[in-house]
Amino acid sequence: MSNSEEPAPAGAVVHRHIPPASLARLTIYLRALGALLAEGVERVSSDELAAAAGVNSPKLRKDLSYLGSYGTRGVGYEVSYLSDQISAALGLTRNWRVAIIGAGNLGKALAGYPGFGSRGFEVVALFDADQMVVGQEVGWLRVSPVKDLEAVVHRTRANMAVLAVPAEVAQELCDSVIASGITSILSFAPVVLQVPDHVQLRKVDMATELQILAYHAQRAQASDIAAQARARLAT
Amino acid sequence: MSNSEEPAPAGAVVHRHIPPASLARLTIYLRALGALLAEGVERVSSDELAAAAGVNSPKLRKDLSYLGSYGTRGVGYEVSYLSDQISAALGLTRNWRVAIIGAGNLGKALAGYPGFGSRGFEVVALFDADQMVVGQEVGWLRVSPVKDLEAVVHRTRANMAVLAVPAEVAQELCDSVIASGITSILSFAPVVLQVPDHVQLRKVDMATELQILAYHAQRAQASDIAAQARARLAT
DNA sequence: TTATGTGAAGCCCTTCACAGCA
DNA sequence: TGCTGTGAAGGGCTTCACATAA
Repeated sequence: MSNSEEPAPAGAVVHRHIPPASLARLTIYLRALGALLAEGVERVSSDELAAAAGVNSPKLRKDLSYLGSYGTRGVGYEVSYLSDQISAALGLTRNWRVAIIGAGNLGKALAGYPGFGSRGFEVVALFDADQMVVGQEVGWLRVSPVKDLEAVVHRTRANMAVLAVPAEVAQELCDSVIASGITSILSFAPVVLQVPDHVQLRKVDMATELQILAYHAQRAQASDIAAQARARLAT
Repeated sequence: MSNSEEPAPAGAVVHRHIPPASLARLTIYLRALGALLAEGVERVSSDELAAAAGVNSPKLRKDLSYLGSYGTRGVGYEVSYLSDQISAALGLTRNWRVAIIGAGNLGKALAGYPGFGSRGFEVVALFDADQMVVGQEVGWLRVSPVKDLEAVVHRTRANMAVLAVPAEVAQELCDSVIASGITSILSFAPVVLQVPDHVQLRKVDMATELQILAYHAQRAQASDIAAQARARLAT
């Protein structure tokens, strides 16, 4: 929010701006391409890839066009090449080192999540405030005390954090994480967190997701009832 | 996608259409109102509530206006009344009964998540395919075998499902859930799932969230480098 | 006077049709 | 001829200013 749009540096490939909605879909395309690669498929058309990603093909092509022109007209896309290009655009060529804050059920589940390693994300630290939990081994990691957060973050060179802590302490720990120099945070805590402009915060909120489902379910049911009422009136 | 916009039934309060973006924020307002209620606060202005929810006040007022006019001009909103109205609009007056599919680390973490019960969501069943896990007790629940899914869903009257299973079996289990009559599904599996039009599916995807963070972090760093380059040129 | 509720303008994303290229 | 890439049109969300009501 602070400074508006920096000009791109000469030489470095920084795209002007990928719309947030496209960005989210690009990660899905990347996964679909990974699956195709595993199957040994070498080429895909935008129709095929779009179907695999659950979108329509013009949308897919538009999304890809924000990155560049990586297909061949009349032919399609080379799977591995397109995959590499999307990875590069998303910054996945670098190795991301993730610290997980909170070693409760959720934190442990996340630490053991197989999807992390596969895409350049490595869990390098796991923290908890509870002395009973500190020192426990979870997979290859040993739980560190949160009071050592800054030191351990520096030692492990973590550059991303995942907050898996209760709502009451989330802001405090978020502040500690930022103080340690991390500027990319994914929070599972069901609270609104305040962060400085230079910090990227994303939230995953189960309660919100369920409430949105509830809204649609209630709506569908209400229109069912309405349809039945109309059917009765019609007879 | 099937039939376009049903007319609202006479008598029932069904709002025409809440924009998805507003809907997501309404759940945040609801949580903020809950916190205020717990503190004993009786009235809030749109400015105060907007600050607590991390949005600006015109946006908050516009969001609320999709539901109706529940404030008092010159005064503000009565916390409990507004909370009730939003709850009603989202369909949270009903009791939602959640079945969790998959009793691995994530499934267990979700089953024990305290945020569920507080908003009318009750976990009524927990399933797993692994015979070693079936029969285990997790909180108040005993893990049921997925082969009994339909029977247990009927017995427990579950009307929502959470998929916390590996990607490879997600589609298959999603189909089973739908076959059992559930039409609201929240999936944590990192795959694109195909569902019929009448089923509401929402996805939570950690890999996607981290990749989006990676994109922004890479971008911020690239423009830092650019800024440094410009600074050097300027000297 | 104060703070809500809302029409209208502006902006950004999505959609679509077709130009462009192998 | 076939499929990609994209400009332009369309639609929806956000913003803003102000009318409105207490």
